[in-house]
Amino acid sequence: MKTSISEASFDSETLFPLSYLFHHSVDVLAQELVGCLIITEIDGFITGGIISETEAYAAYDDKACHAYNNRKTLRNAPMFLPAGHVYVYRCYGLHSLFNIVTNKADTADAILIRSIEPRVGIETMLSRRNMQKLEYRLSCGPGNVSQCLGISTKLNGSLLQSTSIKLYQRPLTIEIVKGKRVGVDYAGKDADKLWRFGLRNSPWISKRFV
DNA sequence: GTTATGATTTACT
DNA sequence: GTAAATCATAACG
Repeated sequence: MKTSISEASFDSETLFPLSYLFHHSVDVLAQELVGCLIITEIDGFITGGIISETEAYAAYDDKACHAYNNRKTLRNAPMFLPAGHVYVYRCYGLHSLFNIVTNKADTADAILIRSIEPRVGIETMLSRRNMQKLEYRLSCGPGNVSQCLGISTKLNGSLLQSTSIKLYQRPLTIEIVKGKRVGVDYAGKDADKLWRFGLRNSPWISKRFV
């Protein structure tokens, strides 16, 4: 049975418990995050939306992951923090890609947020993207998500549920679609993992699932 | 110190 | 379909 999320409700009661992020594998958690509400408060502006697309990246044996083979570098160091920390890195020189770190310290699993359905502060998000009216491209694709939420590498290494960035539980049961991750062709066999997850029938998806 | 490149987006042919 | 934009990072010498 399908349900659509019409209203985002959030208060301290429904804050996503970070402890949960320690007790499940990253591919399961990436599905759990779909349908959750992400809220940022950056430069005094509150913006947010329902997470509609994620990808899982696992440290040890996932070639697509920055921390493949547990390899720690200056860039990916925040992935080695305990679950609930935020990993933001610059991609192609232009885009800030936003990840939520899961698992215990030194097990560098992370979940990339690829798309959201805008719910809060839409005017602010439009202006951050230099857009006049609401279109899907506002918040589809990981670079666009970060831009409209005001997420920059300044947030790298910070902790979820702090003032700037909060995650709330999803209000309803939802349905998930799966596909291959985007832009990881170099990862050989791991590129075939169905570790990309979308909110079923949501138009706020960066690329159609096939 | 130098160089190649990427978990992308966008515009254009 | 192809390509440009654009730079911090990683890998190498």
